[in-house]
Amino acid sequence: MANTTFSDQIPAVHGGGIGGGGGGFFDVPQGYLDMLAFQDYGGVSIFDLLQQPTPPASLVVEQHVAVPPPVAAVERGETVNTPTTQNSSSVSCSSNEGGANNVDQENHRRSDVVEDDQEHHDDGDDDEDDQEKSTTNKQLKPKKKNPKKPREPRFAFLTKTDIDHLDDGYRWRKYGQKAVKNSPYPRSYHRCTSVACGVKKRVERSSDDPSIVITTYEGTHTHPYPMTPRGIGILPETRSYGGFSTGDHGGGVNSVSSYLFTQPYYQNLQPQLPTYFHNQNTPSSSSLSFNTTNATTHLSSYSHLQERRFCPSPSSTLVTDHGLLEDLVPFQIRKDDPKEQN
DNA sequence: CGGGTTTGACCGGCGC
DNA sequence: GCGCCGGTCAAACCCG
Repeated sequence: MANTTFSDQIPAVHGGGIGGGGGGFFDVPQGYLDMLAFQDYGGVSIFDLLQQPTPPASLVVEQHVAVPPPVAAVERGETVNTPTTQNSSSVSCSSNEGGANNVDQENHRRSDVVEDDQEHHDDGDDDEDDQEKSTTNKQLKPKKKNPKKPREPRFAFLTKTDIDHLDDGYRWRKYGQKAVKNSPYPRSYHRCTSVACGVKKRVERSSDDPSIVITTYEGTHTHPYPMTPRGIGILPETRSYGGFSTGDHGGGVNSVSSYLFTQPYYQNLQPQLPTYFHNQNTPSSSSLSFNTTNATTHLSSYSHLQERRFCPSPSSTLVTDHGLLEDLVPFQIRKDDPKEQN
């Protein structure tokens, strides 16, 4: 139905739900965890969308699904309006807008990862760039190896929380912060601290609804799990993404906010949460799943998510996802999914 | 001392 | 061409 209008005008964004009081994008009840997963290939980003007073016509809620309340909120004892029908939230994503493009991006990322790695360990390794840097005294930055970088797939998650930095189990190093135009809240830039892992993360608050934190991931982790002993230590045996490790320095106990992918907590909180699964309308579509009905989470990490869910082969996606869908998604919801209808 | 944050400057893309 | 703006760098600083 209307769900199919996504890819036409806003190729990168699918669904989403900002409940936010009065005039959020979608009719997500206030107080719920609102999450949006999307992918941005350089088109419209969620940040762009958030600037708009009203949602684009093509940006529609595809599904309202049950998503557990932010762990952080629960931990803080916040009142999360958990209706009998579970939290209503929108979670969806698109994976590929074009296979070729994706290949490009992947190729680019490969080199980019190396570049990042070198950057992190330069001051001696990257002779060329280093010399150039030192001689020019920062007047000339290292040449970009790829003049035109295609953007890495991005996945953004909107979370209603007071905590600025939601911990996801990975260790991040903040490398920058910028004021965002038309927003009183700054945007912080983070990199995965793992060697050779070029995954980036941006964190900012929605200017429309300050209670919403927008976390945008870019890239794919090159390591399977959080590398930090802290993270490992608290990782549940399921491949849950996160836990309560404090990836960020300063996050500390306050960032008990593994709002995402903390499957065990979800299970504890809402053991019967339905799972949302959505196939996008592109051939190589992908899905974002919240499987709380068994010990396996498909969001063990977004890197896994990307590898296993967001970037599968078209056929495998359909097959696999459908299978999971059958297990996890209420029939009514699936019925509404255009993908399933096609 | 190592690792992370802060923050001002720089760079490049893009729109006008 | 110019200016704006997002993204990044890197020195200084902070903290355990």
